[in-house]
Amino acid sequence: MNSRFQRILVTAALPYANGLLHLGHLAGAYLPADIYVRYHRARKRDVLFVCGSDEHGVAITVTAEKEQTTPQAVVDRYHALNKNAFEKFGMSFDNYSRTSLPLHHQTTREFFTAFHKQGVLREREEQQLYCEKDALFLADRYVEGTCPNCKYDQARGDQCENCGSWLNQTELIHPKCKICGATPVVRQTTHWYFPLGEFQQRLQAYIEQRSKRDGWKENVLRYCESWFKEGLQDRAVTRDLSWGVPVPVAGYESKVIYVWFDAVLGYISSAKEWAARSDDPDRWKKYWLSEETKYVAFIGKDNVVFHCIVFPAFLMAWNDGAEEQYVLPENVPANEFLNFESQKFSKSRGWGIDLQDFLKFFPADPLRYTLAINLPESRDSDFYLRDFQARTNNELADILGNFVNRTLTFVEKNFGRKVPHLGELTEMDKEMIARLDEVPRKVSELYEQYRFRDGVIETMNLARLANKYFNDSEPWKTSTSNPIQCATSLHICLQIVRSLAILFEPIVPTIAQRIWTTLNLSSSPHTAGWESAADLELPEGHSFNKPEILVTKIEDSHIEEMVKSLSGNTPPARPALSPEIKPTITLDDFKKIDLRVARVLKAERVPRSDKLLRLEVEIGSEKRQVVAGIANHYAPETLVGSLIVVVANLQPAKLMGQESQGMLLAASDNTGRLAIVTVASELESGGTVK
RNA sequence: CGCGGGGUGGAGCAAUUGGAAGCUCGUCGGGCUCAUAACCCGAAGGUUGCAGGUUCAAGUCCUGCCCCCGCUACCA
Repeated sequence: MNSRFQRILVTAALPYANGLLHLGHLAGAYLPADIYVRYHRARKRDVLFVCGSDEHGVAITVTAEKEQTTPQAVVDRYHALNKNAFEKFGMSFDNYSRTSLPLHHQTTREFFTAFHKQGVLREREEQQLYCEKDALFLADRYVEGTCPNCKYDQARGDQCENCGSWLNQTELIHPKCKICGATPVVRQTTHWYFPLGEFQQRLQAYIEQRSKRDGWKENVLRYCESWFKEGLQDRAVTRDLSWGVPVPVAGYESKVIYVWFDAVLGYISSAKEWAARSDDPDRWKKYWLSEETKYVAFIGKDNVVFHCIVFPAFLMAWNDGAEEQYVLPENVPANEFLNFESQKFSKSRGWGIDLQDFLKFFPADPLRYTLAINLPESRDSDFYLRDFQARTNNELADILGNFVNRTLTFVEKNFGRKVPHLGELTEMDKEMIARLDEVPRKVSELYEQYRFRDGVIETMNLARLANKYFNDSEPWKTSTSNPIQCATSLHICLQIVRSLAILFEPIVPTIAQRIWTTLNLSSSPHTAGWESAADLELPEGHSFNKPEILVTKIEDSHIEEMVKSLSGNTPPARPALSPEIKPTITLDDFKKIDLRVARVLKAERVPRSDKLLRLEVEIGSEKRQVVAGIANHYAPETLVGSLIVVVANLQPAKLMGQESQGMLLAASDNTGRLAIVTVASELESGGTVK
């Protein structure tokens, strides 16, 4: 660590208390943060590690509405579940707070009021849709209606998914409240804005400087650049909601501060709460209000804009107008996303595994190890259950666990559970000791650069090397032929076991502690200090406890059991074809649909569209234009001349500005394949289908 | 041409500023037997998506093309 800093402040993104944590969250932010913190604690550095639940926002009120309960009840539940899951996972937060606490409301009001007084915030009047039934102003994603451009009837308040155009929610034709389906009304409202645009230059300079100083990750810089390139826009900091921090300005009592404003301030509140518990309630200031603090914010990629741009801008704005100077993030090592079995985690599709479910079946450490070695540090990565099993069995159990076990049991049998004498060193011994000396430093360097995956690999490589050393030393032979050399080899192996406990502690703390305890050493590996992993500190004659199996292997059946219990989670790519048939209709119903055979005369792609083809078809004597979303499956030229089936009496629709007079029939399955419906032999176009 | 990411041995991934294509798993063969049938050694397997270009030298830089993914809902 750079000598400019006296202490380290680490935050991990506040998880939203509207759902359960899953493995992707851990890989994105929490595990790297925890490894980083545990490593620094072992280095005896002054570290404060805070987090907490993000408990405001409209999504939570919607959940409460659905469940016929209060927002507070929703966040109480998820806060407790997530906090508990974090503990089981081994997260070593100094404090895990929550943003619904009065303390946090106070912090948020303090910032808002300061900005307001300084004249930083701007007031703006705007028109917004209001649902009278729900008594709620509708955020963009809670309203849908017909797109004024393409007439697509499920356009959202901010953008039409069909034609891609950006909308103002008041432009929607026939808007509907997505919560209750009622038609909202337009109401005038006033909001405060934070002028992010005015901070752009300073933010760019800030990022450049810190990046130079601490080596920001490339992916993070890329995200920032694209935001800067577009130009930063002012952002509303208030909302018309009842759930959140009330706006502390006269006349605004019915509004709350927008959740993204208060969420990042939760880090400060969490530190305050931590300090308030001690005899020095001001000691949070030592971390937050000092240039001697190295502040590192761990997040996932979707949060880059808030932590690299919005939050620093807030702190700058505060620092401009106050004596107290907050420290800005020195680095924001955001990870990409982790997929589960090559598909994106998705709550709505029920894809992925919640942390708490996972921990019902397997202990935290194998999960920590597998995630650590698969961290999406430079791009999206995958978590595969068979990989989890293989990593646990072949690496944690076989390489690390078995090395510890073979060493301890060998010493137990030959030297009575006491550290044997270190005699004269062979070349091989010297080489091993030299390598041991290098590893802690090497891993340090990687961790300091936020390269956790490489650090973990390097750590496991020490165990690999130790196995080789054991093999090459052949103590089972020297135990009779050269007992002194045998003792020396095992002395060194025991020292390595001790070192492994220290080096593995950030990654698999429970396993590390078990090694430590078995070695009959006091306290914990980190109290010995990271650097001491390079040394031979186990005293000769020191007696240790009876060795036990360190890592239990995972059987196939165990994995299957978990998969079975998650039966609701079928992969979206290969769900069973739904046997659900729509309600019965009469023949008359069917006869309303005029299906006709048509011949394709001309086919071409619709400009600027990925999926659409424009077809000119002949239906008997009539010519029509039909637009079909099959461009991903058919090249236009292969369709010309072929016979297709169209719905001839469908109300015309406009797609990407092209009118479609009818609908082409095509069949698809759940693997994403698609085939157009055609007729089995040559017919005249215009023929009816029945 | 909407924006961005990515295509590297069977699988998952590495490869600072261009400088001998590596790692883990799997496969095959061998060694060892202290240990959780574990550990160690060796081998096979790649024209780094395709086609050009720059260079003494290209996985890496440039141009064109092909394919996959995210940018849309809860969601790191």
